[in-house]
Amino acid sequence: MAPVNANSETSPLRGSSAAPQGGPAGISRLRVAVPSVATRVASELRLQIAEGVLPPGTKLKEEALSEELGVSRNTVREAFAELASERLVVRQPNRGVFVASLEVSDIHDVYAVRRAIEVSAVRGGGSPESVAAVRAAVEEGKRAAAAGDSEGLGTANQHFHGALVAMAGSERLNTIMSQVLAEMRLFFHRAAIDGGFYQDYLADNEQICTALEAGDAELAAERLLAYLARSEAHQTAVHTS
Amino acid sequence: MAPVNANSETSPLRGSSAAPQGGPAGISRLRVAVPSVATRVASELRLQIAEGVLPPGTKLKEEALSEELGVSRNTVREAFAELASERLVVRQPNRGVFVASLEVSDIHDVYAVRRAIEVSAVRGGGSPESVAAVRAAVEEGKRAAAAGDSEGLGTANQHFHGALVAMAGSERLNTIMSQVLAEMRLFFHRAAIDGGFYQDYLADNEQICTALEAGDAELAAERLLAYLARSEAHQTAVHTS
DNA sequence: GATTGTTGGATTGTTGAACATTTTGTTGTT
DNA sequence: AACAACAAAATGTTCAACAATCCAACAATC
Repeated sequence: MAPVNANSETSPLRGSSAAPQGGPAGISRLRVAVPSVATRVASELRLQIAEGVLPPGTKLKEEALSEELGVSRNTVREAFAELASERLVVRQPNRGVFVASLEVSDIHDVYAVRRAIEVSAVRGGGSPESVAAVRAAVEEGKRAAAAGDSEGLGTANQHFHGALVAMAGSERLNTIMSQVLAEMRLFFHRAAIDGGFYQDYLADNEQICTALEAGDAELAAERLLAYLARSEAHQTAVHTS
Repeated sequence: MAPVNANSETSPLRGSSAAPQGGPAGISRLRVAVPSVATRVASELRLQIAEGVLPPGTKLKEEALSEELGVSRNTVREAFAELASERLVVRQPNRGVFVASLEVSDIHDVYAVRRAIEVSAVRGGGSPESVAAVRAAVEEGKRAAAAGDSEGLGTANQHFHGALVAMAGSERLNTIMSQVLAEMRLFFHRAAIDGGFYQDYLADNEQICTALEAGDAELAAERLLAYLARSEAHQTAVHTS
């Protein structure tokens, strides 16, 4: 099912990798924290969930995954714990873990979080560099739109909102935001269908960004709130059909 | 070290517990999800961390804990994963897990989260019942103050701020807040020393609550922001001595 | 015929032991 | 004192087993 690696014998997910980092000549000075096998399994699953390979509601069986990925059942279990803490999968005791499927109520809930942290970050103003990052995300979106890259438009939009939160300079807010964005990818598949959808966003982002560059954080926050309200309404509409 | 259970033979942390839930007479209608052993281990550790039995920086050895609690090493490991996702412990690859110790920068970070979600929740206004819950927390604090219960004063304050966030009616915001509060307990031990510390809080909470009851969410948010600023300054001062 | 046991297989929860890898402390040498 | 080699301890991961739970199919009952 999951096109990870053909042979589970020498799967690159396995821990005991060969070459010690640094190559033949140079010695790696900085400590490169090699992610654990469990972490890599979690990343792999996270990717497949985000890409829709594993659609919401899919049951993830421990044994099947463990042989498919060439890792032990316990390791799969640890990966599940990581994903469960991010709400990407749901654990039903003695039943198994399932790819999270968001209800309509979850949409409102997620937007409540976004309203809280995005608006707060924007209201704070942020450093010139952080605002520049926001601008960069806006331009990224424009380029994608010009190229007709609907996919890239979506990721640019996520970069934009991530950059907004980054303005607060808070590590915790950043991780919360990235988790929320990951959750949103769960039901973006359906929403990404209609074409002119992102077009409006581009204009919104531009306006929010100019307000920030003008130093008017309050105006930017206002526009952001309006955007979020419309976005939530749109998502709700799409998912109540 | 950890006063959990004397004999690891019949430790109540073990999975195969005896009595099926519901007691002799009544039948439990709702599905009572019996927490797994790993979850219970995590709860136990969470408690000991919150109470200061395991002070910040303490190294948690897998094998020691596993025999101490009468569970397997793998189970301890799962509990660690849960606590790590809550930032209560920090995992250093190949080194072990340690009870998180917050730096001064973390204080600012935590307050950034609080500013975001508490203020957002308060600005939303909230239902009459949720405001009533806030009032209840205020009264709880008054009673604790009257009884000279410094401990109870602290928990009442946490209930107050939890109730503020609960006004938003968002499951996700609630869990974020409870995790933040758990983090704060990590460095509240030192701060709880000075006596008149909580006295000011009481007045603040009262004023925020009355503003909410009067329907003036904006005023409440303003007062809350002021409170958070002072609280952060206080905590920072205490932890830079 | 629909509801209520019963049974067996499949899956998860947990354990215990093993081994590889990394870290760390120690020892011995220069 | 600095340094390399080595031994001990702890973690990361695997594996195999068993208990507990769930589920679907089937049998039994009214």
